[in-house]
Amino acid sequence: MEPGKLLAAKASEAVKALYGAEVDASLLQIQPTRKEFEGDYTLVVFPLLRTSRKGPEQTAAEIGAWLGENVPEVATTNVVKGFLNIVLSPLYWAEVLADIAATAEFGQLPATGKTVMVEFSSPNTNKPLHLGHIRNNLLGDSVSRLLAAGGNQVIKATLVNDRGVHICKSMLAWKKLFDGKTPESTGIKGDHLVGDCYVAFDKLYKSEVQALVAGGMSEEDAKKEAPSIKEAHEMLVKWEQGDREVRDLWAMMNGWVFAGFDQTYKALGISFDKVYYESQTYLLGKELVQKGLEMGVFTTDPDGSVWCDLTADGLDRKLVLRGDGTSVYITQDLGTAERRFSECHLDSHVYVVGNEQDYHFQVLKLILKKLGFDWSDRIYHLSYGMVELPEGKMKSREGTVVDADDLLEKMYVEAKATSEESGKLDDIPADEKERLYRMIGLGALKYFIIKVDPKKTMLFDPKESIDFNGNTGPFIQYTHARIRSILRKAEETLKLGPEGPGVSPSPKEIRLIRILSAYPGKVAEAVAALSPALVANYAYDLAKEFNQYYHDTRILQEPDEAVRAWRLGLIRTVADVLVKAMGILGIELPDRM
RNA sequence: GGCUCCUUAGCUCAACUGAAUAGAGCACUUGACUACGGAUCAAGAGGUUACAGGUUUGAAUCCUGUAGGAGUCACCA
Repeated sequence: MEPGKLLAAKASEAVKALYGAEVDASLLQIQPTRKEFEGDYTLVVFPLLRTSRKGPEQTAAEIGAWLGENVPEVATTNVVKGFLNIVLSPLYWAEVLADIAATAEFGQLPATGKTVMVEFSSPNTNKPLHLGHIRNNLLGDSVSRLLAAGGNQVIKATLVNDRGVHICKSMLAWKKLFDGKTPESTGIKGDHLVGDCYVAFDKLYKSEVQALVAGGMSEEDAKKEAPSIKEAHEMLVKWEQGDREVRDLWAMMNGWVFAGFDQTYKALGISFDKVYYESQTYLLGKELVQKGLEMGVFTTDPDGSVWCDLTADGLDRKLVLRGDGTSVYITQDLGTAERRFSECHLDSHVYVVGNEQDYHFQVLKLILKKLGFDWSDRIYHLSYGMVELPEGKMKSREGTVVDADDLLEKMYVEAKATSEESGKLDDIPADEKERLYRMIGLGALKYFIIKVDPKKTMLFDPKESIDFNGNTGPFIQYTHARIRSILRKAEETLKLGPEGPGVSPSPKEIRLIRILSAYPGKVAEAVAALSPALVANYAYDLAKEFNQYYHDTRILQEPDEAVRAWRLGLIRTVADVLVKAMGILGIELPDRM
């Protein structure tokens, strides 16, 4: 058991024995002792004063005395104001470490028997992935790993937005302006080529609108009457009718985009268990509209459009079906949610979607609830903040986006340069070096993104490269490589002993073990908050603590063989836990760098 | 305008369910054993937690108001 949890339980017993009352677990606040005081953990006694009916100092002293007498793990205690500092015996700490080292699945929480779907990425086939998508992808991927560590069965899903007028715009531009160009003929990555088509359309469209306005038309009319937009709409109608030529063109261009996306996903180390396409799901949800009408949840307007009145819930009236019988965005989302819960037997569903859709998900959950689905409150919108540039929001049209592929390449180049400068990898094969450069560059990028609380808007300055020093991915990777290096040398010179008893850990070692022991609790906390950032910050704390310990403790040079073996066991455990924690973030740790 | 979210060191970010003197990194200044890996470590400087009230033994955290910022309020997705 984690020492902190043990103490909370014992403190509860102490209160009962001393004051004859059961207290709520939330009142027993055990926290790591701050550096400036003596102790491993601290009990805050203020919340217990109501029960003890005594002053803080006295209450703390009494509980401390009781713990000292009745809990063998407790060595000494001291009281500072209303805080009871508790020192656990070093031998107990050695046992805690031995337990951790012996638990292969340390940090893997017990199975919940629950199946969770995580939908993320959900790209638009008109736009190459940019930094905003990277945050989405990395969050989705790490939350999936986190939920799995939390004991859940996880299904990673994505919904590709592959239909609609916007797609027709790209298709039209390609037909008119691109002269049969293909990714092969131009050497341009498929998703980028199609993205170029979309931009070209926008340019053409704007010039047409401008010309019409110059000819005396109002801007509003011009936007509807521009020939290219009318043509795009005609194309959409043909697409819906299954027109052979349009469908072929659509399939070809989508193929280019998917090939491009696959490449980027692979570079990011991301995969999906299920890929849904809007072109196959966009008709879903219509039968739910019918059901809602029968239930009286929805109403029909004179023009035939169907609405859900949410004004009583403090929201607006929401359209769920157009007058012409076609779906809107939310219709489809209602339908897909229902299908996924029934087909995949989901217990819950996490949607990783930007916070600009907070309202949408509020409405979605509410309507599902009104339709009588009890799982509606097991839908979680993991709402994350935008990635902003120093000049503000990224805008595709203004060319202020940070392209995902460019950024990945830049990180690789940077990692390579730093690595070559250090010269540590000079003697290993070229392909292995390449793999490490990718690993480090990607580690820097992933950590940079994931360490920030998901719901906060974050800032990225393209002019400043992502750091490799300080609170960064490479710092943690470096720490790991350093430990492995010591372990390699140890294996050459002496055999690793088991974590034997009889070694009494130093205060610095106890701090390290304390952090190690907190790992499962940290995972649980992160799962509850759907926040991989907590795991990232944990890994940094552990790595930092190790580096401090390492700096003034001899390991290989320790003369006492038992102590040396024990320390090697300690640092190996640190390395192992770093691998687990960073694994949740999707970051690999190299043995050398 | 209504609703939602945000504002912590020069900059980027932490701070569990309210708890001790609000912590890291970057940048800046100064230093580190003839290195078990210097992508490291140590020290210094840097704060009225946007502002004003309130609740509490105790507030960055909870409540009210103000200022500033973002998002949203589509028969777009």
